[in-house]
Amino acid sequence: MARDTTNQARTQGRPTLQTIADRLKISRATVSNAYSRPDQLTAELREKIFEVAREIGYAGPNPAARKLRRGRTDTIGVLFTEELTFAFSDPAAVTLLRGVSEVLSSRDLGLLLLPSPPGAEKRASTILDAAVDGFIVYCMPDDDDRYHHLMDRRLPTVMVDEHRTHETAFVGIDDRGGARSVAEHLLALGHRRFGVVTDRLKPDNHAGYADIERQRTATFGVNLERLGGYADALEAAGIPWEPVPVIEDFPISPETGARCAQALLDREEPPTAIICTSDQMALGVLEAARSRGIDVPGTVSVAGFDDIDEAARISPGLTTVRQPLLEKGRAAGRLILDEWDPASPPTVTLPTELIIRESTGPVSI
Amino acid sequence: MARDTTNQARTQGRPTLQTIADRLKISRATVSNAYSRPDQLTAELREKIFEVAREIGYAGPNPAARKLRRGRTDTIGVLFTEELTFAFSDPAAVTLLRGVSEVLSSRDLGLLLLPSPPGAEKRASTILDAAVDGFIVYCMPDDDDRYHHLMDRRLPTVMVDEHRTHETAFVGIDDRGGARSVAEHLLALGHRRFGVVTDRLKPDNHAGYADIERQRTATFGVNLERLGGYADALEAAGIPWEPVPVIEDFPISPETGARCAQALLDREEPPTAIICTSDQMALGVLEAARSRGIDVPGTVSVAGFDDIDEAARISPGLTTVRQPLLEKGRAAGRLILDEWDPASPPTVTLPTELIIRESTGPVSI
DNA sequence: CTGAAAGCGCTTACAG
DNA sequence: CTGAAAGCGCTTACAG
Repeated sequence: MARDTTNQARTQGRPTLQTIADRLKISRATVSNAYSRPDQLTAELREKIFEVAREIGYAGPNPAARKLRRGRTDTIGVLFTEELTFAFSDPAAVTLLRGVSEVLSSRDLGLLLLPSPPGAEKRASTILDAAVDGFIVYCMPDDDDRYHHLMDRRLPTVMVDEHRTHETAFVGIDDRGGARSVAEHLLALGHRRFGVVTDRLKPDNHAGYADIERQRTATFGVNLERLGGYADALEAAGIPWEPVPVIEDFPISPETGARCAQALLDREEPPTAIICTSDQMALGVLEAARSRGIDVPGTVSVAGFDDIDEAARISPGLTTVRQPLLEKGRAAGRLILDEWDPASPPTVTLPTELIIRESTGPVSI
Repeated sequence: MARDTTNQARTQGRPTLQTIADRLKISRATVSNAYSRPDQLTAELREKIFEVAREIGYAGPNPAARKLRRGRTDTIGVLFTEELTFAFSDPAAVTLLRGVSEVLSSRDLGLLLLPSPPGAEKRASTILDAAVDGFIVYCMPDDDDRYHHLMDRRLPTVMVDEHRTHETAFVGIDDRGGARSVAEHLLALGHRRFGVVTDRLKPDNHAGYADIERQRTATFGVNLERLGGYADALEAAGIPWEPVPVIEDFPISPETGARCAQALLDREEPPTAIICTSDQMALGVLEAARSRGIDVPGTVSVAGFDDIDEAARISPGLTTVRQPLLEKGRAAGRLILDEWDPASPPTVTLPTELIIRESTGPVSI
């Protein structure tokens, strides 16, 4: 691809509105109208303009110029604080984006994916250079610097799942309640020895047990809330939370989940129930159990969170907390298109539902 | 989101480079240099400029203006001829995009997703209004009108999988060879009665058996080639291709695959081997067999194409043709960034590999 | 129905 | 090191 430093070189010889106007000896404005306001000129003239355009290879008004002049870009930026590739690898993220894209595409708006990998310098430019009319932000932890760059832009912003403040719109679910419900389900089955598998609690790339202090100071609000929900349920049942082993690792994937499961299963007193803050991790726990010949749910029960498609298809079917991923994406898409009072941005909280399948059962022994 | 018709209203009161220049009684150019060419002014002045910017809430040069002036957008458009949501629902598409995004994000380029659903009017504007430096196009059939709009733009373009011409760069795989290999595998297992499940052969929303005429005139090149590969193998083994039932349906999904399987299994002489042009469809065939209590591979063997992650995780593991989806995406990303002679655009063809798992076995009876 | 004028916000050689 | 000038390509009231 040509990457010239001057636009002269790049656009040299490219026709513009003026090229066509000159040919037909009419004004640039009329040519513009042919494309943008057909009612402003006769059909014949319009057709004549298009004919010349075809002839000289003019593909229509330059999009960048149009956006500048109009003051809007008809594009929404979707910011990921993980590698952009995450948008295409995590099934929950994928489904969320599907919902967003449904709404945007119905309004003929573009969706600009903004990578913002951990790397200080790049961070600002990703946000500051994006030609967008608004932002949808996914997975931004509470103490993230990029938040300030976003606010500097003074564009409508919808945060999804994380980083709930009074300054932006927000879409999320009842993470705490959902987590509580799955823990209560396992308690009802008689389980008393739990193990927990979670992805990032903070952006510091910690992998290993997360002590109670770390849990309490987690900056990824979703996992903070989910752990809180498990703790609520256990303590209500008289089981102290602090001794429960919580393993943290990243990235979210079955492989990571399997790694966490190995550690839990290697313990002197392995848990009879393993709860995961995501289905992707739970898939890995199932795999680890299978590879060790451990029966699920006979020996150990496994539960997840999200209800991704594969949770129903895998064998044994995964007990999990369903969250309306698609609807969450749609809600984010709708919010970014709505007008709202910047002084009190709207908040949408969607419900969760406990889905019981075959991966959980009564405690044995 | 505010959707004003005039940019005055939208940008009213927004600071620009000039606002800062006026405050400091320096020229606009110097303020611009502070952001874009730090070596052109003293560090102190630069800091003073940033200080004023912070004070008045200036987030840096307007991205749209910058793009217009520079003549490049630092954005690559990815065009889907299916609903944009497809980018986030088909696992093969998702993995491909992951590869593309890896490359683009490493170069700090944005990825603009361009929906282009079947709806004549919208088609042109999606392509003509995209402020991008190049296009990556996925799933565009051979006779698509949008192709001409793309060519009108005269931007570097990479076609993926479909629509191979001499006018654009191309990335694909050896579809025919891969298809042949899986058919040969089944023939070696003794199968003689085949059934085939495919997604779209043409964009006309046909669902049902695809006769030989339709197969031969398919405009989706990938499926054309894959069917051709199956036919090659069967005919080489002395099995006439024309009587082999080929069922076409859409969209690509396990549900669709299950629907196709029902029809094949309902036949008077059901096939002992069902080959699918995609894993997503094969997943559905497995589901349909399971729901009918038909043993796989005891009664019927099932094979797919792609080797998506789930193919290895499902039970029984799916025999399939692996294609390097991630690598394909990376190749497309690299090609769009390369400079090449427009007169002879490059072509990349990646290899496939037969992956034998548990879903295929010797023919019984 | 058509066109002259103003201006969107910026970057870049170039002169000093 | 700094600034005046030119111009990227377009849209939109407004006057005729």
